Amino acid sequence: MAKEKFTVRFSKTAGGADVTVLSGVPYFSAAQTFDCGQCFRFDEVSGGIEGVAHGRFIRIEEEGGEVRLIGVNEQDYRAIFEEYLGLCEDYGVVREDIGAHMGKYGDVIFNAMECGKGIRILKQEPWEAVASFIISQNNNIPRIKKIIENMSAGLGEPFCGFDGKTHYAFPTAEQVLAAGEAGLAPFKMGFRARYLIDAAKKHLSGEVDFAYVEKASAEDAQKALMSICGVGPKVASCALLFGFHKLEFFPIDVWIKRVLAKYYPGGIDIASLGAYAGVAQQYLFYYERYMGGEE
DNA sequence: TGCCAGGCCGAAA
DNA sequence: TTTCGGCATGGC
Repeated sequence: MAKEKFTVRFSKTAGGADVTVLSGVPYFSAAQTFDCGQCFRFDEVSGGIEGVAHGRFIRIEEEGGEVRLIGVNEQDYRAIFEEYLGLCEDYGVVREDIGAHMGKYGDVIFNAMECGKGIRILKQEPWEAVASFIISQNNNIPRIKKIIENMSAGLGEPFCGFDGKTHYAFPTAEQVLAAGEAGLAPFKMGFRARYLIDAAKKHLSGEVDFAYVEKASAEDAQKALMSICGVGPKVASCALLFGFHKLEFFPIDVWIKRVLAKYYPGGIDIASLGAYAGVAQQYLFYYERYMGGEE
């Protein structure tokens, strides 16, 4: 896919922190991207968004067409965050493709695309995505975030952020396995602890090989993840969409069921929504959850 | 207080 | 094969 045209420069803050500055990125809003339920480790703070990804603490500020990635140097931007933030896709092309596949079902998708036009699908670390969405099941977003923060602080590797404070990486599968069910108990994830441990075991033993999942067909990848106890179609779809960047997955949760019933009472053929069905799903999720689907 | 949450498991039908 | 109760916990 051809790259979008935007400029990137690297600098330092007055305090000496690394900054990557992006100018003129089309279809990108950090606020929307991190507030559409795909990632649980970022929070809105005064003047921006902060959180941990790939063992780095970063802050994102947006002003006047510029996006400032504070705590991100050139090497990390090129190796990690360009891909992480979904900046390797041309969203003009993505949106055109979605319109071509879904427009026949009415204007809803165009309204949703306009409403959430700054959303990008992140590429999170596969293990973190699998673990996070296991924890997400039958749970609400504020509590999912709390569990993950507590677990990271309790089990994850501590490191010093650009702000001089201690932050914690997402716990590795080894750390989760070492903790065991008893070690996970303080984080109050309930029945999901057993599932998380099964995921850690199968990931570490290679029984569920993430390198294989990465390359496998959609069907085979989903089947592989679903061999983990506690991973069903929805959790697998989310992990594949947000952690393996398989953009064709269209996770169906209670919100999307609501959207489908409300706007597509005649039904739609989900299998034929194209290579970016998952992006469309996020537009619809955001539209319904945060805007109540208002016109 | 009761309902619900980015569901899935396991047993019953 | 499909249906459905149960599940840990706490946000709202």
